[in-house]
Amino acid sequence: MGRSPCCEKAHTNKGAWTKEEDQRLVAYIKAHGEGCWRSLPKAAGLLRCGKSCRLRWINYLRPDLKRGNFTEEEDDLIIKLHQILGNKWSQIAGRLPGRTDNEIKNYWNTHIKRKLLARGIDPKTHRPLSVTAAAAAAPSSRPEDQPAARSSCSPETSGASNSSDEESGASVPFRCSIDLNLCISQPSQQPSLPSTSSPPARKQETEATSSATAVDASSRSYSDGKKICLCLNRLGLQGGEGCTCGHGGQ
DNA sequence: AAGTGCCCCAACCGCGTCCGT
DNA sequence: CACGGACGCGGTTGGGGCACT
Repeated sequence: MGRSPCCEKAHTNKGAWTKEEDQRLVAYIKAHGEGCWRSLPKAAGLLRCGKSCRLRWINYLRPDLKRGNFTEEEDDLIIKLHQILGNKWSQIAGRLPGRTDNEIKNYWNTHIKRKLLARGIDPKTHRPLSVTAAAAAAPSSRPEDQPAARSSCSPETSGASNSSDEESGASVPFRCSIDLNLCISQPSQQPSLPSTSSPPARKQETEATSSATAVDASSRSYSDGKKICLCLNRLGLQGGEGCTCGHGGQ
């Protein structure tokens, strides 16, 4: 099917956002909540396309964003998650409170890749470079054939049993047996995103939810004993569906 | 101090998926 | 069931800032 442009490009600004544009966007979302990105720019008086507004909000303006350097804990978690999920940055971000998919993607490409290479690990397959190089010489060793890259441990296939690799053969060193019951320490700010204003949940939630459930990462324990339901606050779930943290939604 | 190259990150682009009609 | 609109994702790019010469 044909794809119409997301907006009328002739009358939209591009490039870096100004302070005023930021203020307008924040004010509008605070007043009306997220949702209907297509009509938001007009309603908010912005000469931007909806996509651009959404990106700006998600990656930069959202109040629950944790700015600053990644911690070692976060590094490790990202590596582990990437090993399982591959380049599913949004799903990885869903398990890192206060981090965005774009931020994690950038961080991966600029820091972690290099870090893994320095350790002699192939960032694509998470296997030792020597093994990867040998495999590359062999036929049918494309990256997408590698378990980590093809997400064989995706929620649908891995379920709670992580048994997909058992089926696919024991010759693969990679296993989906990583303990993902990992926590990141409390961010400096509690997420204050007005989740009530979140748009209706769509496909990612179901995917992310099942995996979140599978890895028991649907909620995070913080030092004060409170639990933040990532399903709701980070993934936009409706009414706690698929959420095991017991919040039961709004 | 000026020039050059590199790094990093914000933003854009194109496409896939989902949902309503 | 098919179609079209809207959303969200992942890959890529461009430019500002920094380090080095």
